[in-house]
Amino acid sequence: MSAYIESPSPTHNHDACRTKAIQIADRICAERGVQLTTIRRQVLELIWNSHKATKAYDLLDQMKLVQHSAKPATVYRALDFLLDQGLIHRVESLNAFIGCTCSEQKHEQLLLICLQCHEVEERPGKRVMQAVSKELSQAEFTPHHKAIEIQGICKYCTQSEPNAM
Amino acid sequence: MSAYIESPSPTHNHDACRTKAIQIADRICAERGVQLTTIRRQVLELIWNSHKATKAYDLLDQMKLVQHSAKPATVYRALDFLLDQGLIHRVESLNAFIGCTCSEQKHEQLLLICLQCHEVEERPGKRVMQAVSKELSQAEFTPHHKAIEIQGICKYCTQSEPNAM
DNA sequence: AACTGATATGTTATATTATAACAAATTAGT
DNA sequence: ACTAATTTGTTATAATATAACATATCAGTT
Repeated sequence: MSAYIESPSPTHNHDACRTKAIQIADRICAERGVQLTTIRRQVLELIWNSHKATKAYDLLDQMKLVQHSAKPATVYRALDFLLDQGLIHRVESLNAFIGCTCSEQKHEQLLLICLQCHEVEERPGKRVMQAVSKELSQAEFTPHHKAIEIQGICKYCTQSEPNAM
Repeated sequence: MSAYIESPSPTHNHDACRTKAIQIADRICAERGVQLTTIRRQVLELIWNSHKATKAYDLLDQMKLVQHSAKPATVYRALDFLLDQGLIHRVESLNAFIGCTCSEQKHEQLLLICLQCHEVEERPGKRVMQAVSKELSQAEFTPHHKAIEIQGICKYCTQSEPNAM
């Protein structure tokens, strides 16, 4: 059973993609005995509406449509939960959030952030992580959290604008 | 002439370190024909007061002591200039800023952020960068900016708390 | 030295992102 | 049903960052 969600592409079946992500989240939370409550699930679903990173206050605006009482804390608490469970990533360089495509693995990922379409691709980057580990050993540095974020232009945007400028 | 500033350590001569950084900045700005004005210089000096990442509003508070008229824009504009010139780095995961130890090279660096002493070490991490480049080629992704930030415990803090807990 | 265009700064206001603190409601386990 | 833990509601405010426009300063030219 593959629980790995494929990378975003203009042609992928995103309905299936999102559905799968939520199903995985349901199972993970059940296994761990933590509660994927209605609010938390709604926030996760909103995040999974696209592969673009979503801002907390955009989530809040959308939450308010279905839940009039939603406040910043409503969203931030849900985000904290989802981050704790590894179901989403925080994109540090954007102050925004994306669904995690590999919630089950212990994962340290590269995030490729397209400046044009704003989609974020998550990649395991095994070789990169090995090199990082080696570098950290040399530095005698004990890592707790790694954020590797590359901003640029993704392959689809490059292809669709071959003569840009 | 070595323009590379060594990594922070509890024992390094930081007065010399800061002085050198400012001298390099002076020279770089002169060479490029850009103005390291009083305000910009003051902000750079404040940032170089330590190897810890400094928050914009902490800089503002310190600026106000010597320049009563200082406002957020005062600081943010100076920061923008310093970032543009590569004289400082923004630490995305902290919303804070550190002096760049290698302003002259075209540089993509790893930032090692100690959660205990809050010092930030900048490392070239050549192997890591090679691996990243390879990964990006595979992904057909054209990079514009790379942020590689590792939070954890630095070697000095590890040494000074061998029996922590 | 005055002129001029570009650059830098002053100033006010506001947008954006995030957390603290405490009360009320809900849930899970007994 | 009882109780402790968890989750949510609510108000307030902290922390980070930018927009917009007026004024001042600087660099190069007359």
